[in-house]
Formats: sequence, C-alpha cells, structure tokens
Amino acid sequence: MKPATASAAAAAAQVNVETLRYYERLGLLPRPPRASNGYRLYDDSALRRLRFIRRAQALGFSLAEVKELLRQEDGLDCGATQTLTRAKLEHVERQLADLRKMRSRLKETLAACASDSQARCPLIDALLEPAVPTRLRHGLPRRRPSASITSA
Amino acid sequence: MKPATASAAAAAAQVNVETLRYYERLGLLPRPPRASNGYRLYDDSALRRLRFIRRAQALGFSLAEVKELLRQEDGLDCGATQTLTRAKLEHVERQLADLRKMRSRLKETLAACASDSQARCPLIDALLEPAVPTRLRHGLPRRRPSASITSA
DNA sequence: CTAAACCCCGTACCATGCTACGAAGTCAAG
DNA sequence: CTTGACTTCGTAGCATGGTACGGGGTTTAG
Repeated sequence: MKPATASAAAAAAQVNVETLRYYERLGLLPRPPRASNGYRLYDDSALRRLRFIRRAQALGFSLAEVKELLRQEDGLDCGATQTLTRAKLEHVERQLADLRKMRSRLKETLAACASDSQARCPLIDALLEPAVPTRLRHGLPRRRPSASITSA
Repeated sequence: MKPATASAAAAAAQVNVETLRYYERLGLLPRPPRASNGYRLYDDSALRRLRFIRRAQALGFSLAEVKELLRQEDGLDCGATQTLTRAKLEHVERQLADLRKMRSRLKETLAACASDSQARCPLIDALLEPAVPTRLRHGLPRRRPSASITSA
C-alpha cells in the first residue's frame, strides 16, 4: 500500500481535508512524513488512526477523550482506557434510556396529532407536564457549572 | 401563583439566569412584563414555556428547532410541528441504533480487556476493523457540507 | 503549455449554546 | 444605613469541532 495523499486519506475517512490538518494540530494524528515536494503522506497506520478517531467519535468520545484513548496506543497502560470506556459505557446507557423516553414521547405525540387532526397540537401539552418546585432567594445553589446537554 | 423573578425562574428550570436572557434574545421566551423597578416577571406561562424549551432540548431539538416548535403554540398550524417531530423521531431511532452498537462494542472491549489483562488493550483493534476503499483524484464527491456528528 | 486540480501554510471565521464581566440600580435583613 | 444579594444592560468571551480564505507552489490531463 503506497501512502495516501491528503485528499485520498480524507475521502477514505469521509472527512474534509482541512480536518486532517485540524486533527494534526490537536495532536490526534502524528505529523505525517512528507514527499519531496512537501506533501503529506498518510500510510496505513495513519489511516487506521484516522478511522479510529472517527469511530471513537461515533462512540460518543470527544476529541479530547479520543486523544486520551490514543495515548495508550503509544504504549501506555490499559487502565486509563478501561476507565474511560467504562464511563462512556455508562453515559451511553443513560443516553439510551433518555432516547427511549424521547421516542415514546414523540410517538405518542404523533399518534395524538394524527387522531386529533385539526384540533390544537398536543405537542405542547405533551412536553409541559409536571411542574418543578420553585425555590426563592437566599441560598440558591446558583448552578455554576451547567453541563452541556448533548454530552457529559 | 405570583410571577417569579429571574433567579427563581432560572432555579425552577435548572438553568443559569443568563440563559433566560439568552433565550429571550433568541426569541424563545417572550419579553416578559416588568415590575415597576424594571425586573422581569415570569408568570406561569413563561415558566411552562421555559420547561418546554428544556424538554424539547432534552428530546434532541436544537434551539432553532425549538423555536419552530414554539411558533405553533402561537396559533400556527400543527403540520410543521408534526413534520419536525417525525423527522426528529427518525433521528432518534437512528441514534438508538447507533448507541446500541456502541454499547455492545464498549462491552465487548471491556470484557476482552478484563480477561486479557496485562496484554495490550484490544480497544484499538476493536475500533480499527475493516478498511474503507481508497479512491483517488478526479471526481471525488468533495464532501462539502459535513454534518455534525452529534446532531443532524 | 495551459488549466484544473491538487498541495502547502497561517490565520480567520463559523455555528451552537451558553457564561462572564462591568457598571449601575434595587431591595431586604440586621 | 450598610451590606450583600438581587436586578438591569450591552458586550465580550469560551468550548467544541470544524471550515474557509488568500497567497503561493506542484502535478497531470489534454
């Protein structure tokens, strides 16, 4: 297998060429060897690594986490990887549960909409549901660090 | 129910106070009436709307989509909402499938790691798998619009 | 030889969803 | 009356994950 050019590597991994440079800058991809003209040459191991990154991302790992995972490829211990993986598994389990809830909500809503066509959409009511208790002044937790909703 | 202050409303919905202003700027929350001192007053409908936003977000809707959804609360037709909901449902189904795949991958990996302790971690290999055919120059799809990996 | 398509680099920009900052006014407990 | 927690505003900044731009060199089909 002769090494791939940037665009070939990018196409193979379904990413933009610029993304390769981006990953390289982040230290996710090693600085590749260059041809005599200065062009980057991506060999099999680089392509594998690139696929690894995309797969890990698809598994829900952030790029920072992917970087952690990759450290072990370079000879580090398995422990950190296992810990990360376990945490990610738990996260995935939670996501699954949430999504299942979402799904049934969405389905119910659509069913109601379909039967009750012409009337006002029940989507609103479906989402409105139980009130959360309101606390007042003096000693609110202030919720400093707000977690992103799409990832932990 | 007397109207809530900003911090009370924020606490009730588990969001940062600034987030209320942010949503207001985006047009997700209506400009609330003000007390004589200029303070925002969030009544029940505002609080419901705020909860709606967070729930919809938790269902995977982006803020832009939430805004679409909310337009119908203001008397618009149910059709757009249904369409959005159906699309979101499909997205959720896809996510579920992906997550299930992830989960079994993660589980397998952990199991392998546990049994094969001390040896090199199989995580890498687990993710590496099948090669993608490499295409060369001239007529690559160029993949202009790259979809975010966490949402469609 | 020319033109298109590829490559390099650094830097700037984008979208999303907040979060923080500073200056200033308000309000309630002690 | 002071103090501290609340509020207002506009604007700026952050984190993530890219994407684009401009100015330049290279390569290959025709």
